[in-house]
Amino acid sequence: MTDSRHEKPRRPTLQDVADRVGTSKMTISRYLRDPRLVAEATQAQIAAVMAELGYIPSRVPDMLANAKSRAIGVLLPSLSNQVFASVVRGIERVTQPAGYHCLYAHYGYDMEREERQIEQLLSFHVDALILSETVHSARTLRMLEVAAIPLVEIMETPDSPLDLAVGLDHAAAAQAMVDAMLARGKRHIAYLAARMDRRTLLRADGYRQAMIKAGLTPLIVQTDAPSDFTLGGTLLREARRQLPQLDGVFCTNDDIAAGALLAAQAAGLHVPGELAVAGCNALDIGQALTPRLASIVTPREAIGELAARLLLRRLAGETVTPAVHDLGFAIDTGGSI
Amino acid sequence: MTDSRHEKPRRPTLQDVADRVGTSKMTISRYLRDPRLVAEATQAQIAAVMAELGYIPSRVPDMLANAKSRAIGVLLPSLSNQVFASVVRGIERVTQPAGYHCLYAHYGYDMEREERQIEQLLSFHVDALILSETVHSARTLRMLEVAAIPLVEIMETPDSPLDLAVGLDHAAAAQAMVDAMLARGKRHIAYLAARMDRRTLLRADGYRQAMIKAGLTPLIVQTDAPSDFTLGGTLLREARRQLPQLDGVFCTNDDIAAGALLAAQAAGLHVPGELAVAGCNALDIGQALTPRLASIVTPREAIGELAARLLLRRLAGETVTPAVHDLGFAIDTGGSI
DNA sequence: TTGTAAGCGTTATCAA
DNA sequence: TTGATAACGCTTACAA
Repeated sequence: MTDSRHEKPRRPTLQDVADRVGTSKMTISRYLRDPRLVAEATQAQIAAVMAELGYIPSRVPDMLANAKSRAIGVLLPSLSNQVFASVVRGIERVTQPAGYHCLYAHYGYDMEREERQIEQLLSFHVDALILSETVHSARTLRMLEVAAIPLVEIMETPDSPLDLAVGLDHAAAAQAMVDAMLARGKRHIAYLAARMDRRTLLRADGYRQAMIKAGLTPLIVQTDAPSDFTLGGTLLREARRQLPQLDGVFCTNDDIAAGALLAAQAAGLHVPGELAVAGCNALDIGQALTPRLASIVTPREAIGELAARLLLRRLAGETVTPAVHDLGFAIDTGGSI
Repeated sequence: MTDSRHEKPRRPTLQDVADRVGTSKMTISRYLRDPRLVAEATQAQIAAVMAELGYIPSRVPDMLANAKSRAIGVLLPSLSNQVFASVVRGIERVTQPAGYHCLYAHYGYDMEREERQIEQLLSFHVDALILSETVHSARTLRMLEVAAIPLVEIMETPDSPLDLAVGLDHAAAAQAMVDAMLARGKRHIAYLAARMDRRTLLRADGYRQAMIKAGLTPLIVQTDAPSDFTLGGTLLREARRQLPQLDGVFCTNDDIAAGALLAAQAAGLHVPGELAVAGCNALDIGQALTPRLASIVTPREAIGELAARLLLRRLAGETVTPAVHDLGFAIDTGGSI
């Protein structure tokens, strides 16, 4: 960095550019919107001064004047979740070409933290919000009502969405996977759960229904700890302790499932012969395992893309129906069940 | 009362609150800063009206008036990288209690995308920036110079930082790991690289030096594709094709390493007997493998924490020295080398 | 083609 | 303890 820090470090404004060009800031403003709006002779001068000063536009005045930021707030449960990396890819495929900037916030599956993050994003006057939950605090609901901006709740298919929703039926997906395991003759299947967020609970419902429908007793082994690979091994050991004849585990996600599969193999169990293992989300790790991990294939990128598309239509003033979109799922039986 | 006859619902401002309380907006502003600054009788009234209207503060006017947002921009190479999840944890441990909000942007290890994202964050008037690269485009450098805000470049230890830097010596870390593999008698070690970002290249340097120092010929198997687990298997197969007597792979990260280890075992190779495998970052996946994955332990959370701490000191007007902090690394030999 | 004035929501400053 | 005023940077509406 150079001497520019000697004087009061104020970044250049339109007025600064105008002063050097010897015109008014309106001319510069026009030039920025469309260079052809100003005289040709002036265009070159403005361009030169802009480059010289390194002018950076500010969207703050526009936020103030029009309560518009051309930014979309995106709430993610966690920044390290592969699942949401795909969702974000889908979102940006739509928002970027439309000239919208995404502001990301994460809340660690915590409702109060979600509330604070939403407040922050609203204080930046985001034009719309994408939420990764369907349950919110009372104060969050109030803020969203007052802000009156378009919203999409993603991942699930709530009965009464705040505004719009794009997701899939996690209970049905879980049930389908457990059914597939049962169809292969497994009888003593446990559900390995972590973090106990809402979608983990929805999958627990699906698991429970499938087991009960088959006349079997559900066994849920759970922890509040966040998911990781080693936790899969820990939960598997606990499940075997509680149910020695265990012959299958349906896991709330692929990290837990991969950890369980690796731990089972390390303990000398044959997968799927002695133990079937299934996960959720069909992440890459499942493809690197031998046998390949059975998993629920979720349309994450499509969810992000549709959510963003619906939001842009709402921002353009369109009425969007239906409010809730179910993008479905598929079952990849891999080689582990 | 606000005249709401001809305007569509607008979110309440301080003036709206003031009108209902029957006072001026300055009183409300004071109440928000510290309730004791207003008469006790008024406090209760204000609280009631605030709750009724669901007032949401706006930081936009303050951004405009003081060019201060109390927000710190954080540039992440990718949103799905576990490594940066730890870094972010370290950052927020410091920024949250200090009342700063973090705005995250990601650029997929792409310099031009970094440029656009920095421009966006600057247009929101972030008070400081955390960058995850040490090499930037000319226009980025210009914008950062003009913005004249505190900066930290994290992860590496650049010779001439833009402002501040907190990281570690990736070449030295790679060299140490390869030395450990050589010390265990391995001679035909390849480096498996992906995405070819700067830190991958720095580790390649360290690998190359260790091999040459040992009088051995380096073999780098690389791809521009982003890392994932299956890619580790692909790169391993290519390395064995090029070097049939291969007896070790040092991988640019743990995803590649885990994939290579799993593929080796699937091919019937004994790890580490027939093939040593080492990664970088000591992520949880390595602990779930059998044998446990050898890896470079990087102080990610500490990097984030120190970066944020230095930034806050700069924002408080302090002069911070030294400019560059090397937080070191450790070698976990696990059971795979 | 270019310029002027007003206004967006908040806080610092000064006045009462 | 409270209020009036100005200022921040830009765009819209209107004027020249």
